[in-house]
Amino acid sequence: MEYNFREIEQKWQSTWVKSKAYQVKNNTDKPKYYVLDMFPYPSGAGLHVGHPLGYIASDIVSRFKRLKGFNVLHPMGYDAFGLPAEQYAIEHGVHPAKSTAQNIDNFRKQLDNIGFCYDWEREVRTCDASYYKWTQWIFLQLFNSFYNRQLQKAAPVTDLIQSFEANGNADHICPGDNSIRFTAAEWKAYSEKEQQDILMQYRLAFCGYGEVNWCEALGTVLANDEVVNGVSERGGHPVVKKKLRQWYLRITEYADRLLSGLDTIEFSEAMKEMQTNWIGKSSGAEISFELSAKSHEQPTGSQPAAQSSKLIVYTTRPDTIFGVDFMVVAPEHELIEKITTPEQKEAVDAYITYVKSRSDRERQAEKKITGCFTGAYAINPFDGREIPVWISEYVLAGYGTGAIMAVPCGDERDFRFAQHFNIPITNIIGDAYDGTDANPTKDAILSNSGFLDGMKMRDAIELVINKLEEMGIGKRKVNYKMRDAAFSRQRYWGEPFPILWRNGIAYPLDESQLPLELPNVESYSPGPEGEGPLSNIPEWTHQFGDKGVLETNTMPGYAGSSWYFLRYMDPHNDNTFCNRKVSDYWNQVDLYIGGTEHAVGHLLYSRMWTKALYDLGHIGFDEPFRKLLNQGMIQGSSRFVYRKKGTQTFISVGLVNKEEVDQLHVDVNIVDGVELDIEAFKKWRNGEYANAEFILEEGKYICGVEVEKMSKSKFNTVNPDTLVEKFGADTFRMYEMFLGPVDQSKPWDTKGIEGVHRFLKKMWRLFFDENKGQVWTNDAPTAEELKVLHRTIKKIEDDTERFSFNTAVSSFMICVNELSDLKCHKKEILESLLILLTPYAPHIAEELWQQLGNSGSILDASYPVFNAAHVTETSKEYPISINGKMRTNITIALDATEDQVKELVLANELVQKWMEGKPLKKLIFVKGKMINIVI
RNA sequence: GCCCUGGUGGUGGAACUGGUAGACACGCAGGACUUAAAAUCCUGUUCGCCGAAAAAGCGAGUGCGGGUUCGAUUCCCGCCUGGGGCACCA
Repeated sequence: MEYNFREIEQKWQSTWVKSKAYQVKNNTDKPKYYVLDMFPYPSGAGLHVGHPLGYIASDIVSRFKRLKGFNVLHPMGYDAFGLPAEQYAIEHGVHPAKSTAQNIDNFRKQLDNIGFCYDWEREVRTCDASYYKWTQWIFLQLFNSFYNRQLQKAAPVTDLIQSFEANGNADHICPGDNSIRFTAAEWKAYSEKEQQDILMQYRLAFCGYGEVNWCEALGTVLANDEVVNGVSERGGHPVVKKKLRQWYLRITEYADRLLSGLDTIEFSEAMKEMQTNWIGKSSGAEISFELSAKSHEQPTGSQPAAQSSKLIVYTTRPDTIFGVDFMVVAPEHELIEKITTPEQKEAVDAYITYVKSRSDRERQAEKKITGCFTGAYAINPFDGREIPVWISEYVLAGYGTGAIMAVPCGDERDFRFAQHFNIPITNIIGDAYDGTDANPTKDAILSNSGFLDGMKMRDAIELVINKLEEMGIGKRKVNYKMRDAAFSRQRYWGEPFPILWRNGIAYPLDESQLPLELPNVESYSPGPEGEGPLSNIPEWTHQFGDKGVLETNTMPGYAGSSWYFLRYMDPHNDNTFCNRKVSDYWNQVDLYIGGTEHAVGHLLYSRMWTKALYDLGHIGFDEPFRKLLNQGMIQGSSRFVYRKKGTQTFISVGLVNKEEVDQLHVDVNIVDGVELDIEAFKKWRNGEYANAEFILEEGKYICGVEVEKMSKSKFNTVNPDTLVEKFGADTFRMYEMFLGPVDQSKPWDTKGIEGVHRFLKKMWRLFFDENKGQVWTNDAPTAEELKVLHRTIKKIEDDTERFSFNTAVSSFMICVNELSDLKCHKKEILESLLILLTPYAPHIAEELWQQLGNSGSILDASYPVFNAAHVTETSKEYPISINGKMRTNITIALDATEDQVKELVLANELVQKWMEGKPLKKLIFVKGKMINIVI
């Protein structure tokens, strides 16, 4: 009886479906464990061997935890809304709903091949109305909430209104525009529109105006990478910066909690670092500078407002205030118009026109030093110096106050700017500044710095801030790089916003009106003026009659994926997004597996949504993912053939002269290792190379090799279906794991898969012989056999627990090799081994389990318990080193005392030889490890 | 430029808290079984030296150069290099 993996795998896969083996219940006494794969987007390209890596790892952990007695939630579903599907639809004339459904079917078939233990009854698709009903519902929760900074949590807008009615907005500074101030009486006197406009500035999901790339000719908004040199990538039409109405999430209010929350979760340092950098918290001071009399020489007519005659800058280094040699404001700064002197007006206008002509991309690509003097001066509050105010594009309007105080001796950019425009540089750090480079140190001693002279810079920071606050011209200030997240797309294939517009006011739909369904239409061309395609469907937008017109933007891809892990817990609930008792049971995702590409997108948004839902009392935890495991990328190992220029002659790699050939990618699937299958090559690409001739090395055509990203265009993708067909799912699963540490990137090489396949066959032969049939017996195991088993139990358990799947596979091989050497065919040993193997190779394990005469499924067996008694040794073959060099081995009883060891070792002939009669200086004896003789 | 990661045989990798570097595989070479092939099994396989060969032995060796230690792939300092991320954030 031989190992017929095709039959076995098919049999058990259908048996497990019939017996609902993977169905997960929400109510059990067992402890829970939640393993989740990152939500896949079902693209039309299908899976290559890189995709299932994480799925196999999570599947192993799920099955392992189940055997360990946990109730394991391990679901799968589809992040199905999004741009690519719509793009595909426009280009191929297939409705996105249809192409998405097809892609999902295909995806599912490929997954099923590999034998995953997903509970498919819990599948979710973000594009199903039954799912996005709750995405819309959560959006309404965010819309109806604000961030109460006093309580550091989200709270209902109704609380805010109460507070406004009692105290105006004194208790709640407006996050959208902190200059907004009103009293209770003023609030009550506002019109509904005025009130709603103010509330919008507080809401966690809000509508505002933001700059986008608008292309009039195409009638659409373009992403940054669709704009090249100020024109559209497709068609070359002009693109302008335009302020358009957009929805946003006020994620900036959560910046501090997103930061501190990182301490409570197990993400890799790299991942935490990326999020920390993205949030970009910095603390410093806002300082208000008076503008000098000179700057009041205004062009006739406009009188500067009292407030705007001050320049407010943000700095993290208030200690350097005596080193300020100039000010720089962003080109968009509102003060420019007011402070520019008549003499400079022309130059400033020209400069601003120039800046406006440049795209973000250009600004970032060529870091030219550009700028223009406004003619105005600010006054240093401490020494009264007049400081020229410049404009430059290196200062960003969106960060801090859009204005900086420039300290060229301490800041590289300020230094280069000063040099470029010949602005004199004040040195406030003595020898620490060498005149050729700025020095950003905080440890230098200050000089030329008035009352700060002689102080260490680090210590001066606090002192200056306190002084500024005392004088009423500055205040402590924390800033973040992170911006509020744009939450609308001018697209069709996404969740519609449950919002009605009437008289310029956004009215939320009532919960009972959800889901607001996406209309099924044939055309998705963009609407006018940056509106989404939905604006072309008046019968949809006006379906609520007098109540208002529906919002025509749709939500972005990350809306549905920000909360999907909650829906899996309670996927069919029509009354709520997820029953609270159920989410209390499943709680956080214990293990989340996916790539690093979502470091600052999905992983930040879902953390924010979780915190908001927690604040509002809908769930009981405020971090979604307790532990994150990043799988490495599987790279492609490309193969090349070399065609002599202008011919159909292909030269084997060893004979190639680089100048005379074109290097061409060849499909890795027609190459065995590095040897090209010439016949297959002639048939490849519909016979394009049918007439090719070859110059061979030793009768073989050898291909060139390079490690690259795995992609169709490089012909280096390998389809898992092919491998499963050839070797079986169990082999495929184990080989993916055997390749190397799951979190490291490594190139794929199909060649090695045979080793894993051989291992499974070898294990099979412990049970069945091709000729003799059954060879397993009920004999009692020997001590030696038990030792092999229990060593393996310990190793596999430890390795699986710490996600070291590659070493676990090795340990299985070692175990089977040793049992084969021992000719061990004993049921008692083999049965335990099968349970250990179940998470890795479930089909063969189940088949042999049944063959051994067990009635229940091995999926529910209980994990073997390690017994140290079976592996204890009485003696050890110690490595003996002389001066750290290993010279020989001596077997010594483990309970020997140090004196006994010393005596034994020194008496050894080889040791004597190496000691060359020199006296023993020291003997290092590490019990159970090694012995080192120092002479 | 900054941050994170890695660098070990022909290849993928192992060595978990400093203690016999190269486990386990792939590949390669030789052999057994077979009319033959497949499958399977056995032996060898870091490099160099010594040797006709085998055995044994010696020396070097974990990107490079230093250091700490009885002992370093592992810890420290300085470089080189592959991959990923961020990039005018004041």
